[in-house]
Amino acid sequence: MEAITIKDIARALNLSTSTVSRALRGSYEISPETKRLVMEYAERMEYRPNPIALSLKANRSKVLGVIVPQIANHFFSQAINGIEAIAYNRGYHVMIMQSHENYERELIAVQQALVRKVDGLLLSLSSQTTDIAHLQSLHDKKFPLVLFDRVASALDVPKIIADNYEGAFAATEHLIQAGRRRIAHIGIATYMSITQERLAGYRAALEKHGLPFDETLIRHVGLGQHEIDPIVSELLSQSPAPDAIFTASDRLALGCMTALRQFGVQIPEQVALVGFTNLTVAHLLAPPLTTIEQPAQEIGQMAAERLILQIERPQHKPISDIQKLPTKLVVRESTAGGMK
Amino acid sequence: MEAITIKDIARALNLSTSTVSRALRGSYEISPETKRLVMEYAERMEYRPNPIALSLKANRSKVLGVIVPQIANHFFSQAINGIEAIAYNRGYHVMIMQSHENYERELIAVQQALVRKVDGLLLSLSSQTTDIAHLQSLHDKKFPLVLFDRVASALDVPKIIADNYEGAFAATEHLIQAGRRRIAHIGIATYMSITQERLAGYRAALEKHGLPFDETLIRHVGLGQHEIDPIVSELLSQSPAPDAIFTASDRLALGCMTALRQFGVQIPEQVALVGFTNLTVAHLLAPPLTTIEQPAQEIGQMAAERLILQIERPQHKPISDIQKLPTKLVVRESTAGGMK
DNA sequence: TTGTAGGCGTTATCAA
DNA sequence: TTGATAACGCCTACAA
Repeated sequence: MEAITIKDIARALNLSTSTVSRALRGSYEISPETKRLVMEYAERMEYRPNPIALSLKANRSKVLGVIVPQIANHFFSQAINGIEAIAYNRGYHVMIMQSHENYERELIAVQQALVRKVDGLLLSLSSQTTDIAHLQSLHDKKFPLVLFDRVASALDVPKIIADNYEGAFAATEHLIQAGRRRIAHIGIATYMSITQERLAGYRAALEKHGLPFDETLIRHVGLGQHEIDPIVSELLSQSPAPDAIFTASDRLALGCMTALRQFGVQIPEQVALVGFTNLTVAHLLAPPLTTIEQPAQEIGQMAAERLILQIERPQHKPISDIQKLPTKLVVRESTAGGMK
Repeated sequence: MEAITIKDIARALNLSTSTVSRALRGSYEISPETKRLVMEYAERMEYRPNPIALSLKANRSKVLGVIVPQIANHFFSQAINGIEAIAYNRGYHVMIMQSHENYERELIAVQQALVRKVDGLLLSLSSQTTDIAHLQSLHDKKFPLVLFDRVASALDVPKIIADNYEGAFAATEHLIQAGRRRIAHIGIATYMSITQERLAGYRAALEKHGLPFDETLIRHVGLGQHEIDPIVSELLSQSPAPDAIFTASDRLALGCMTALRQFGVQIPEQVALVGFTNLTVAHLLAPPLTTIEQPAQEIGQMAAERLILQIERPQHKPISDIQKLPTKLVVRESTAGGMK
């Protein structure tokens, strides 16, 4: 509403708009006297440059686009937190969009981001995204793009991820060292980078310890929450039944926990549980669930830093364009103050 | 990147930009022939109007600003979800900003939203916000503004909230009907609307059932997570000790649960727990915790609808400008499949 | 039915 | 040191 513009200032001080503009930006070719005058008046009138006009002129916006599968997810909301923190003190704003795990909507979001002239894009792939042509073409046009968490290895852009392989390895090894021998693994959509990385870590740990990789112990579920009961039941019906389950997400882990309890299985006496996690609540509840915690916020920060670097120094190309941030194995024994 | 503009189309078809502009918007004063020509070409070249230019021209943006204390919070991320859903199919985009529970940053966010020419603002107050002059002045300028969840009653703008009073009443009554007599209440920052509403509901339920309102059973904590242990310990040291705790948030409830377990108190045999909640995880874990669940997503949806209404029909003023959405009491017995 | 001109707020170029 | 002018992409009187 009736925001004051450069024009207003110029009129009020009997100057031209160009002089005012220059004065405000501290150009050296303006007399100190005029400068002071303009500055003071601008200050007094609470002048704020119109970023929309600036965007139109400069074709950039000081805005970073962020596209995530969903906001209502602890991992992503924390990542966004990290992104925002960095963006904020580097003078950028953040425009957040959701793909809702849907390829079409991811496309639309990318379009919108472009059309709104974001200076760069931070993106975590929707679970339905297999075709990455839309991102490839961005990259071909040298548009600043950074992927995080769910990435596409085929795309030669900076990627920031949790060290899923290492985390899964640690989780599995933890179970093995606790004496478990038949460790089931429940993952999510197979074609996602995180799924594959975690599966690989699981497999490598088995190999290292001379345990067989048994296909029948591997399951994958979609994002629908209650496919989990039948899967757990199925696994339990094997003989010998698994003595541990390593799940690729906290939701799955919690789902397993509920299922196991329903089936009257003791955790961890009969079946031990380890889950990748995004949820800090697990801490509070201290259930007999060991988790691999992902540095969500740090991932967001790194990604934002990397993107801003790319925006501000387009030529600069680091040696490695994939950064893996360490996960943390947090062990919670059932005895540890938690559920009695 | 070389986006195509009206000018390009005009040049290519040997028309003036105004003709192209009119053709694209389907103006009736353009020959069908020309229209078709322009449309087809635009289609083929994937012309997209530049929203920034449009914003500059029209002084509006088809963007709704959303300011929440934090995104990394289940309640708010779900609310945003609801907002986005409505905005999306009404042709609006959403610009999300965080106040980080900080008054100054709330101010900045509001400024930014204005300066970016959002068409309206959805806001949930930061916990540090007591002075609402910045919002009052917006409203005075007839700027479309809707508050949700954490509102300021002094502000005569539409407000969408959970029925905190009713929910707290139900929670307390539930405890009373379960035979509890000394029900403690732990709330958050006293000056927040939600705190007061919940306290009032608690108090009313006590009154209805002829129980005394005992100041010594009331506690308030900030948002720092681990102020909770001493408070619980304090409450327990009373004699007689409380036989139930009603907390104003799920974090507090979970914190209490942990604290109680540490002190070796049986839940709910010795102390029953009820918490207001934002967390769906509670479901999965099925702890002996009864919750008052808030319709976060619906609150977001209603708020967005209300805001769009206000934007598109500025004169329209509904009779009641505060909408309370019902909460849901979800009872989880300790025996119910949960923690053994 | 179509074109010309001006303006939204800002900056860059060129001239004075 | 300052000012006039044009341009970013679009829309809309007003003219033709």
